[in-house]
Parts: sequence; C-alpha cells; structure tokens
Amino acid sequence: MLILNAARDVFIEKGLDGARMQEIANRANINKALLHYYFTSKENLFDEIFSEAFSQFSPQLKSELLNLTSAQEFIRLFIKLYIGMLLKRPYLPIFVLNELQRNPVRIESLLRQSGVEPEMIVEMIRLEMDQGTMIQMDPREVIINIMSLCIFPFASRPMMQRVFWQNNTEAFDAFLAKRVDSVYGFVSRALFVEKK
Amino acid sequence: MLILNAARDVFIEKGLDGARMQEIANRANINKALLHYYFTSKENLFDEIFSEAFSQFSPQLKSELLNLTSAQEFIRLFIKLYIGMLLKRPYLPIFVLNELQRNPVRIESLLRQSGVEPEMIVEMIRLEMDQGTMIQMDPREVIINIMSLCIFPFASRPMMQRVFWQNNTEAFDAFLAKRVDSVYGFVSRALFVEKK
DNA sequence: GTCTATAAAAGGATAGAC
DNA sequence: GTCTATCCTTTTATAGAC
Repeated sequence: MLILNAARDVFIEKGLDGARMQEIANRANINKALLHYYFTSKENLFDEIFSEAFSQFSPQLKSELLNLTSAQEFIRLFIKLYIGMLLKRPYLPIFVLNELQRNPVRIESLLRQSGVEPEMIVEMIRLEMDQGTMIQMDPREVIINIMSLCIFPFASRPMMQRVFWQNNTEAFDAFLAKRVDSVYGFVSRALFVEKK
Repeated sequence: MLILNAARDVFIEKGLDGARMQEIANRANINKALLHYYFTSKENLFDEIFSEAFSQFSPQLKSELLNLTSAQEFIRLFIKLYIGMLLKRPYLPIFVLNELQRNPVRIESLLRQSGVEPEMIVEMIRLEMDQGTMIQMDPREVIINIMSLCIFPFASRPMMQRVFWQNNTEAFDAFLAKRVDSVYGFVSRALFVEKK
C-alpha cells in the first residue's frame, strides 16, 4: 500500500518523534486529513509500521533452517539468511533497537505475537557442546555473539564507513556483502573444536 | 554542571526529537527561560551533550593501551576498558548510533575534533598477521568484529534481556559483566593461531 | 542571573462540504 | 473517500520586570 510505504520511509528516517504526519501525507500524495481518516492517530500508524519492522528484524526460523540437524550448518545458513535480509533493509537495526529502548513496553505484545522461540536453538547448541564438537559456553552468548557480528556493522555504518572507508559507500557495501562468508569463518574458529 | 546533567539525562532517554526543554528545566530546577539564556537553543544544547557523548563512545587510546606492543595484549586490555566504560554508561550506544544515523552530517566535525586515529591499530594488527600469530583478514574487520561484540549487547538489551533472561535485570547485568573476559576468549580463538 | 508572561509557530487531530 | 479549513494543544523562543 502506498500510504504504508510512505509512512515506513518517514518513520525509519526520522523515528517516531521526528516523523511528521504532514511529511508522510506529502510523500503519499494525499493530505493529512485522509491520513487520519485511515489510521486515526500517529501512534496507531506507527504501531502498524513498527510491528512489521520488528517481525522482519526478529530472526525467522524458516523451514530451511529447521531441517538442519547440526548447529554448524544451522549457524552457517542463519548468518547467510540474516545478513542477506539486512542487506535489503539496512536501516532496520537502528530503527528497531532505538524505538525498543525508548519504549520497552512495546516488546511484550510484539514478542507474544511474533512467536520468537529461542529454546529450540539453545537446545541444538547445547547438544553440539555435549558431543564435544563445540566449545563449552552459555548458548545464549553464542546466539548474542552471532547476532552482534551480523547486526552491528549495519547499525554503526555512518561512523565506520567514514572512519575506515573514507566514506566510500560502494566499498562499504562490498564489505557488508562479504560478511555473509567472513562472519561464519570468524564464528566457527571461535566455536568449533574440529574443523571440517 | 547541574543543567548539563539534566540535559544529558533527558536527551539520552528521549533522543533529540523526543526531548523537551521544559523537562530539562524541571529536572535542573530552573525554568525554560534560563535554559535559553544559557544555551540559546535546543539544537545548541544538544550539540554540547552529543559531542561529549560521542567522544566517550569513541574508543580512547589511553597511554596504557599505547604502551602495549602485541596486538594480543592490546585487544585484551581494549575489551576490558571499553566494556568497563559501557557498564557505566549503558545507554551511550543507542543514543550515539541513533543520532548519527538521523543526522550523519554531525560526524565530520566530531571526528575532526576527537582525533580518532585508526591507522596505528590497523598497523599493529597487520604486523601481528605478518608474524603468523594471527589469522589473515582485513584488519578493519577485526576491529569492527571486536566492537560489535562489545557494543551490541548493550544496544539490544531491551530485546535480549526479555527473550533470554526472562527480563531479569540482575541476571543480564551479570552476563554483561562476565563479557569483559568471555569476549576476549571468543575473539582470541577466532584470531590467534597459537594460544599462550 | 532569574523569573513571569507571552509571542510565534508547529503539529496532531477533527468538522464538514463535496 | 477525499478535500479545505480550522481548532487546540504543545513547544520553542523571546520580552521585559526584578
């Protein structure tokens, strides 16, 4: 829908507080009154946009991932899929993380409806550790470390691209794309006892 | 200064757009007019707060760090100092990263005055790679991976604490504190060919 | 320096014609 | 459904007394 696209663009660019209903209306080529006719309030419109953004940001356990048996293969494919998603939606991390920090109450309902279920992955990692093929550590830390390596480069792009790539956008895009492979290499050296 | 403390609290909590001059004045126990008397405009006050926040967020190369010769010892101490700093200022990452993304123009002047000089660290890492004690990879990626592991858990706290620690604040604090050591372990397994 | 009062503008939201 | 016009509150910023 055209209005939702305009709203998404503006909210992601400016945040909830910085966004203006007028600007959303302008970009959608309608006027403010019609915007309120459809969505009643700014908060309401934002909630629609944010819950969509949050569900995209939350790792999706697609069937391709669930069919894998070893944590090693799971991690490899997860990194590939998740960074691949972020390459298409590079502004998601800051938007979602920022709004969650400003208003943590939102999380409750969002988590309930998006059905994030970390127990299965934690169990898969624990199994691999028991088999001795993976370093012993808190499985939750394994997950957070992997997500850190996937997400942070997108969230810190304005700073990192400027400091390390002389603000060259193409070069930084290439760096991000290569991470689909290099993050797995980094993680597997840190985690797996035997290399295949 | 009392006013600056109040301003810092409100800006970090609400962001530039969400902050209200009235609230800053209230928390400082003065009134709005006096706030404008001292700082002229909200933008101006924000700039003072943000440049201070940015310089704290930017890794400081203190003498303790510069005296170290091996990248291994440098990385160990860097992680300890940087996570230690974040434990005292856990809201810095989201605040700085978010405002940088909303207004990337700010970076230029801030970087110039804060004198961030990554070349030396890049060279130190390169040297270690040439000696064969460190895996061959882009030194900039080494730095970004380490910073990812240090910073992201703070930025994603509202989500991660809720999902993996049943929103138990003390438990998550303990997890963060332990990372001073565990991040180094993770990184060194991923980077160093020989373990000491 | 510090206050009260107020200007001036912005922005969310609604009324009502078509 | 869509528009113009308008209301009303919020918010930044300033004027001017003390």
